[in-house]
Amino acid sequence: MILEKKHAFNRFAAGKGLRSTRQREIILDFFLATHQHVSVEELYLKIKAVHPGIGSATVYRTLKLFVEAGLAREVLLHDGQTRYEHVVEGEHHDHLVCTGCNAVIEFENETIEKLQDEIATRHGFLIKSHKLEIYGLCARCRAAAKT
Amino acid sequence: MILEKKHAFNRFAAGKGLRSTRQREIILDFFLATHQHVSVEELYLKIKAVHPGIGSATVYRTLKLFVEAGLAREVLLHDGQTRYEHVVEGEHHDHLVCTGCNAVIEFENETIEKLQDEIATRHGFLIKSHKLEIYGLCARCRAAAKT
DNA sequence: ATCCCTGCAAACACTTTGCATGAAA
DNA sequence: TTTCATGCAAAGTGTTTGCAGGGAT
Repeated sequence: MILEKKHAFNRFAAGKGLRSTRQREIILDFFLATHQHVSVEELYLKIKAVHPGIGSATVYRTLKLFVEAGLAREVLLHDGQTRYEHVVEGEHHDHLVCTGCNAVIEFENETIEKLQDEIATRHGFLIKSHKLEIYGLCARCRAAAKT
Repeated sequence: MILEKKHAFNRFAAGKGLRSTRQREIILDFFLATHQHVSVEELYLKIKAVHPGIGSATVYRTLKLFVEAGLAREVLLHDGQTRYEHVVEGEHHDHLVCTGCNAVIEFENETIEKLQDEIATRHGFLIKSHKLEIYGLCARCRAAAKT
């Protein structure tokens, strides 16, 4: 699956006449090695630890390419940073965001997706993407709040 | 309904020991006179046209108070600005956001809300708020894109 | 008389951009 | 050898904060 993504990116890059550079390879590797909602800063720091030469602007620029290439998706959770997550084809999940501890729980619900399609159809709207975020307190923070 | 909101804010202000100032009255008036997703900047400019003395920091600060007071809700549509909309009690709607012309269509769907409750319960999660945004092309932009 | 609120400007955090250099084609 | 990508620093955003003066209680 990782290889697949690399190929996907190479195809995309070739199609757009983009060059294959060491930095892009590195950033892709590190991105693929992450889980859940990395912010640019986080990814940048991880990479810099191993490859000190890299610039944060490059990480910003490259993550946008990944989005264009369909490998990554922007996720904006109320924390003032742009985060990215992996795109897994045919799968979409949404987020429960705990405002107590900032934990993020992912969930999937097909019925909700279908209802969205219906709503869109009713408005003549063509869906490209969507984002459902539920904010509140996770089980642990609820328990902690009670004491 | 507008008066109701003013009273709601006064009650909130009194409860928190906040002062009633000319600026807060003005900002509340202008906010109540707007429709749909004003950004702080937009509101600030409208106010400034009539009350040049006002500072944008005050508008920022005051809108946050409105959120605390339950009169307003933050809406973040991918455009890099914080926007606010009115809270109408017991009513919640979500948004179809057109990436072509930036139009925002509101919709309500009770079934989706219920499904969210179920999901939350399943995870022991206590919902405080949620946000569902569907991005894509509105009917008009779809038609335009075809030509 | 207190202490909150305001306006201004400076500070902020995150992100984007301009430019000279270096690397890929 | 042309052209794209990079790193750096500077410039941008939108938003927040510190502070001295003004206003509400």
